[in-house]
Amino acid sequence: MTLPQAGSEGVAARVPRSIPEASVARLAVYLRMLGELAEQGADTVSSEELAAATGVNSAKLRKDLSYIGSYGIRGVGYSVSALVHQLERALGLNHRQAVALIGVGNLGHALAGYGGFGGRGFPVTALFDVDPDLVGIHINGILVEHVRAIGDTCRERGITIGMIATPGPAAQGICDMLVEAGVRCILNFAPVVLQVPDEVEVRKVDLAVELQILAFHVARKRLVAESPETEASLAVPATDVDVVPPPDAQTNGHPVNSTLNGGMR
Amino acid sequence: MTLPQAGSEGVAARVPRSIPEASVARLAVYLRMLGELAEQGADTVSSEELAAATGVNSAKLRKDLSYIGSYGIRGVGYSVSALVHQLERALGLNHRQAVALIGVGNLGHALAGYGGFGGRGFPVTALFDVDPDLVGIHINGILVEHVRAIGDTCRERGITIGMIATPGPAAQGICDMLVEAGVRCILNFAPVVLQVPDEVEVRKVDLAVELQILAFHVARKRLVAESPETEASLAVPATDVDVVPPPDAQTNGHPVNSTLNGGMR
DNA sequence: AGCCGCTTGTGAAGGCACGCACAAAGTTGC
DNA sequence: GCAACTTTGTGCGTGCCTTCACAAGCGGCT
Repeated sequence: MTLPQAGSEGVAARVPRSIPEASVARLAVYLRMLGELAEQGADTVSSEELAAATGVNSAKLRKDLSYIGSYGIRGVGYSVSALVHQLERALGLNHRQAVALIGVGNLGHALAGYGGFGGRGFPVTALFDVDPDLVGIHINGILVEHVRAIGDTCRERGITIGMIATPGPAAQGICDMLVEAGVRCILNFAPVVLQVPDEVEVRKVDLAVELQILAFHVARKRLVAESPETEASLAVPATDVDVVPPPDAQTNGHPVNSTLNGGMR
Repeated sequence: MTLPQAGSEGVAARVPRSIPEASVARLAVYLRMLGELAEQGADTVSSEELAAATGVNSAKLRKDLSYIGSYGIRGVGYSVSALVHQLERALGLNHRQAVALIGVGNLGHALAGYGGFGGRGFPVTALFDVDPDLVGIHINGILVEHVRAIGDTCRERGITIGMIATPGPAAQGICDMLVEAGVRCILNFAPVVLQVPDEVEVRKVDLAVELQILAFHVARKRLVAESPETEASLAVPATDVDVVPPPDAQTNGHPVNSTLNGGMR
């Protein structure tokens, strides 16, 4: 998912034609699949094949690729190696991106040890935490420093991306430090919405939200399964179990909304 | 497309109307923020306040909330407790969702220990792995079972959501087992695109992709910073560092694309 | 009681993304 | 060298999502 949210606006005037955000996300997926294909010795691949392997429409795939230029050969397909190279260039992977990870607790520790990053051009180069028990230890050969060193270390090592895996309440403060240190792209795992200047890009990964979205679908499927064919009703699971008791009507005696149930005309 | 509204009025809360996927994702965010507000003792909250706190447009927020019914009070705002309750109902959180986690390696172990799940109504109820060193141990009081037990255990414990945190190559097989066991919603952390029947819902969380998207923005920002106001050219970062050497021009000497830059404009 | 100010709910418009379908361009076979 | 076939690149229609802007509704003040 993927909420564009804060700060992605405002520069609109200066960004006349860029690659659509949705396409960028897919380009990364294509790139990985191409890597696998290359390992398997594939020389070329058609949009149809690549689309099937990545689960998208082939026309969409071609349009995505067209944003980075025309590197296909009509009648044949795409050269795997050439396409890999162009994708890496377009995604900025030809520059090494040093990553800092703040918060080496439960999730952070796993992220620090996650092989999927370094292997794909994102070496985690710095680790930070506040916990005295963690500061000073090494994880995967990297020293955990105290967060107060964020500014100096990030500047020193040319950190371009920060990953925040702290508890929610600490996240904004850490974020401010990163921004202060010149980091302009942040991946936020903490369950808060970070406030940042316009020029800073924040992406949020919220595991609890992902589960809640799934829960919504579980409920929806349950309804569809139970209710006999009310095809219009894959909406709000107004479950029988729940008779909508005013949570605590005492809070304020306001009528639960007299206009029966929400002014749907 | 505007609300046909089948006649289910009179009774409380029956809103037959599908909620846009994008809205569902935001509803979950609103819900968390409302939880915090409730803790802080807030009685009511206006769309403007809640929108600011969650980083969205207030009109969008109101429209999102309108999908689950009209529970606001004009001139005042929304009752925090009432809204929390309605959101929980709409998201299906009034039913307990048992979660199974497959793959207790690096990332999986962290997910198993992540407090953010159980605390939000998603108790991780079953753990699976293939590694003999892991099968049999307990994590957070939960026994790690062998994946071959997936079918029986999931049915037995009424698992509704599966989280796959295995290495890529193993994911599809695990996925098939889950589907076979009746699980209809899957959160996939493995870097592969899962093939599932239509009735199964899969959400993918791909950390490497998230970083690559950020890397793209890093490159874009770098361009903007370096190039002095070249309005049209921040589409594809054709960086100087990279002179686009045909990775292996031998494949075919096809022209690298004369139409500069993908026929934009 | 009646008016005023505040906030919701939503119609309508604009923008973006998706997917179809086809022309262009390249390859293969004869 | 030509025809048939394959696959790319993209113009265009469609539908969803976002945003604006405002009427309707509600509480408070006089």
